[in-house]
Amino acid sequence: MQRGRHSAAWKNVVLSRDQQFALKRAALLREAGRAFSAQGYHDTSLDDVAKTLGVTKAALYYYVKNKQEILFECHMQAQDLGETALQYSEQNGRTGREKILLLAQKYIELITGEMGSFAVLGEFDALDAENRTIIARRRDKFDRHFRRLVSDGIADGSIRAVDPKLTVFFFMGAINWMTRWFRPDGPLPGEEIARHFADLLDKAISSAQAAKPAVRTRARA
Amino acid sequence: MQRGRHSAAWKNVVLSRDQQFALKRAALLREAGRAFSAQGYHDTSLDDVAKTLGVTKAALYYYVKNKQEILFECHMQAQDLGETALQYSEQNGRTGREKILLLAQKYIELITGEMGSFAVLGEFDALDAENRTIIARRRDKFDRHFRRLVSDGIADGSIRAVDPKLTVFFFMGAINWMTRWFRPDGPLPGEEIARHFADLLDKAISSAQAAKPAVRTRARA
DNA sequence: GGCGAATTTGACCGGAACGTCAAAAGACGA
DNA sequence: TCGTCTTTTGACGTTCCGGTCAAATTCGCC
Repeated sequence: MQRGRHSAAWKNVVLSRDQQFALKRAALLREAGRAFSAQGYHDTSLDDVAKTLGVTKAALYYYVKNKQEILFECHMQAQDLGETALQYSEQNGRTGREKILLLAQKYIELITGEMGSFAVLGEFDALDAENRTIIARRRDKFDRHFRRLVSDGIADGSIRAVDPKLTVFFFMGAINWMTRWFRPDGPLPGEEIARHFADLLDKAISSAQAAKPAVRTRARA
Repeated sequence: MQRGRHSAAWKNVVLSRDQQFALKRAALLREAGRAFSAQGYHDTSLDDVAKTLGVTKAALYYYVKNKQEILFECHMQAQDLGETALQYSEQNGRTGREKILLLAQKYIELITGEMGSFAVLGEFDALDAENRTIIARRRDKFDRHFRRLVSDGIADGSIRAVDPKLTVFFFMGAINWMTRWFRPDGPLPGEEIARHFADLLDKAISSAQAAKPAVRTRARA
């Protein structure tokens, strides 16, 4: 950033120092996040993480202020996935119901994918007061958006009369709990789970009475 | 137990020593469990718990072997609630669908009630290896029973064709995640949540096409 | 080969919290 | 009132772990 690097010798096949720094930091975050998800924040010592990375604990502090910052960054990245899914659903769905199903499916695919393996959706309590406020605020925003999708769906007739708040809690719980049992190398691929969960959600909230697409009111008009 | 107490003077209005012991131990478990749920196992020091109870940490060790035992006992009690709900559903439900709905509703009512406020369904990872095995085995048994209810429901026609394993994961996630947001003094009473969640589950898995009770086949016979 | 900056290390500090123990305090019957 | 058993205490030992720092090592470059 502040260091002037004169030119792109070797066509940049060799990474710049800044790039290496970023890469190493990312690896640290990923590995620590994995450990956090697997054993919990407080049960994961930075000595452990360092050993996994083949360095010393002290080296980690060159890339990160403290343990808490690692946890915070992991949370931020996890939330990024949520917002990505939200954008995707807004762009590709029409009715509230469609948007919600796309959101659900996309979100599950993301967190079960390569990037999401270090998403620490649990461990919220381990955040210190300041960081917890930030994460909570952002999560509330996500929740509100999610809830409005439900309200919109009820308004446009694609979703039956349900309580938006409880419905979102219901489904977010089902998703967040996945960190407890989902294993990337397990028997169930993320896509299949995504499909199944989205289907369950669909039937739970859809205003359609049959399993068929919800086209009854307009179909005969 | 081993001490001979001669008679029931004062009609036992004053509790025996054994009773007091049991009562105090229960209070310890309850208060510790509350703290565990609220702030997490590792963030709860026994000094804190002791202070809440108005005693010293050392006193706790008169009632309990160590911190781990407290966590284990809390898990056992939480699982007791699950089995209570399971029995209830088996006795009062006919079809697989009915049983599952009763189970879901009862279970939520129990864990949101007085007794369940110290149910630490999270914090599974904090158990040590030995205890974790015990709890996991018992939980697996519960899961298998739950899954068979789904299978039975599919067999008897009350539930549509869903994957029992994923469906149970789905719903257990929604329930277990409640420990994250449910507060006994919050705006939503446990019964209302129980009703709503059971309704969402019903629509998610029911083979009935309308919202009406699933009595179509026999109604006209 | 050698210089300076970037990176890593090993040793160490301090605090937090579990668990222990001998001694004090309390309860209860004789 | 006294003696014994139960219960509680305060002080302490110990371990673990987050975080620091000066020194050593490595790396890129002239």
